[in-house]
Amino acid sequence: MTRLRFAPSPTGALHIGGIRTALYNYLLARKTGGQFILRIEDTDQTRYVPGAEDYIIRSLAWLGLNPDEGPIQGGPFAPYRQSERTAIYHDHAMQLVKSGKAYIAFDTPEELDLMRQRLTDKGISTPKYDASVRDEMVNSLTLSEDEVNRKIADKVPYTVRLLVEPGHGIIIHDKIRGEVIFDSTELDDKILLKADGFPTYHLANVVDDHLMQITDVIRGEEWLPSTAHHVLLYRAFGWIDTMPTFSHLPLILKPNGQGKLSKRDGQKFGFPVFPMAWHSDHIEESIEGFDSYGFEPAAVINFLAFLGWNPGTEQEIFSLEQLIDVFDAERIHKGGARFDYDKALWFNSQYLQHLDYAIVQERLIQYANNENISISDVNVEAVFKLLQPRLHRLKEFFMIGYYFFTDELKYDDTEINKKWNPEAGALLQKLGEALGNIEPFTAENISIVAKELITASGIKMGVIMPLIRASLTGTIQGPDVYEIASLLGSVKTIERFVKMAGWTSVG
RNA sequence: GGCCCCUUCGUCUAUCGGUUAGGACGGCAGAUUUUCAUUCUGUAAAGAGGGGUUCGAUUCCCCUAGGGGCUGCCA
Repeated sequence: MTRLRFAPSPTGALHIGGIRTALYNYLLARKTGGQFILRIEDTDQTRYVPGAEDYIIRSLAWLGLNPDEGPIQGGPFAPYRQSERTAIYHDHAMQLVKSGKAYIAFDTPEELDLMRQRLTDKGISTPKYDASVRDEMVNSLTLSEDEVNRKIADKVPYTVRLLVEPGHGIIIHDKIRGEVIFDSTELDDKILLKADGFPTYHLANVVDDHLMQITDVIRGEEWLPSTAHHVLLYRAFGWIDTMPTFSHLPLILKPNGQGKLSKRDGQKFGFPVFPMAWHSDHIEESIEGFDSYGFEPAAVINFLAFLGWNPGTEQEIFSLEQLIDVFDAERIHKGGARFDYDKALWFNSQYLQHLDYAIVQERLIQYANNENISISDVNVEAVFKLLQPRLHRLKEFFMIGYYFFTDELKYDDTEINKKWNPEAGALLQKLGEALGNIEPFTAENISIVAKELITASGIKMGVIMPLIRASLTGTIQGPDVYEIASLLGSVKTIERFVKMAGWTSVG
């Protein structure tokens, strides 16, 4: 039985790198018939952001990545919020102290800075709290037992540090990267328990993964260096036999390849980096998301799945269900992948092309309400079907097709002036009059009448057609003019023709 | 700086020693469309460099270069 977890930290909106990690964990769990667990790693009080946990949960739900166990649904290994498990970490840390695998340290942050400075001055490029300095510091290795106990009794803040033995290699068998070897001499005595009583990620994640019987850890590449410490921890606890497998995912990079994609890049490059929009009082600017950009969750999933993975076939469009079927962790790529917004848009348009109106209806109504657009006397479904092939994001619907929902057209003066002349105006007038007799007012019928009149007038198609279109939409581009006219209805169509017939150059 | 990871068209990638190095996005050209979008067709575009191993390297090894990650009482 496989058990995989997604373990985000509620320090703000989760970005798509995190979502992809969640997705791969979800996919592998579902594929192997195992469990997908959500665990909230809220062990840093200073970075805690209210609402972030809720945001994470809502985002996963929006994307369809529903956990089997987690803070909301509970489960056999509850609680799933690390801040509610501090006693467990404390006990485990102390267990390590007792067995000599860890020790208590009283050094203050200031003293640590001094130590680092001292080492730097000595020409040591990587100053760290390790075997070379630990016996010069204030800890349970250098203090007598009585002194240690007295300090603890006096409530002197202390941390618990992992005692790393130098001089041996630590081999990590990463499922994506193969063997990665670290020299324990390069490793510092990592803090396990912080002075505030909370565990560090290293302790909490190892203890919880063990206790929650996690079988496979899939996480970002930024965790690769500290995995050596995690292996040491599994050894220290005597859990090495049941240690989970590790897969370190390539990072999602900025479009220019300069570093990993960060939360600020959305604003910087003009695309969403978060699944959902979110406004928090604690964050100055409101955050846009793939949802508020008008993306389909299925498209976001599909796009993200292909950032660093591919099925080895030429098919690129996959539903979540299909992804579960074809996903294979062995095919995860090693190199970082740049975020490609054009590709994201393409995925989205692929999904948009095949959506039924019934599925988008509610959201369109929502958009209309948000923007105070009245849709009551418009056949939105017909408009949607007409506009659907030209949509890259659902949100564009009311921009592209605005002329169906208002009579105040934004005329493209420059283009209209280029084409308009009195003869064309007269033809428009005539067209308007003729259209009144068409019954039913279908695109086909309109087209027959219009073509006849145009041909008879001798005015070139290339002149009159742009004007007909502009009279209906204000612009010279868009779907079939006769379809537009038909949907607009004869009254509005005639009105707009007549208005254009009397066009007076503005420019 | 140290440690670790990575490196195929502009971008995402296929290739598990022998291929005309394939596909997709984007680009360009053409067809369709009275326009634009869609769709279709075509086209340009890649193995960082240098050593090995091998009959034969994009593929395996080493070096260099470049990029990235980590280097906190953050995750």
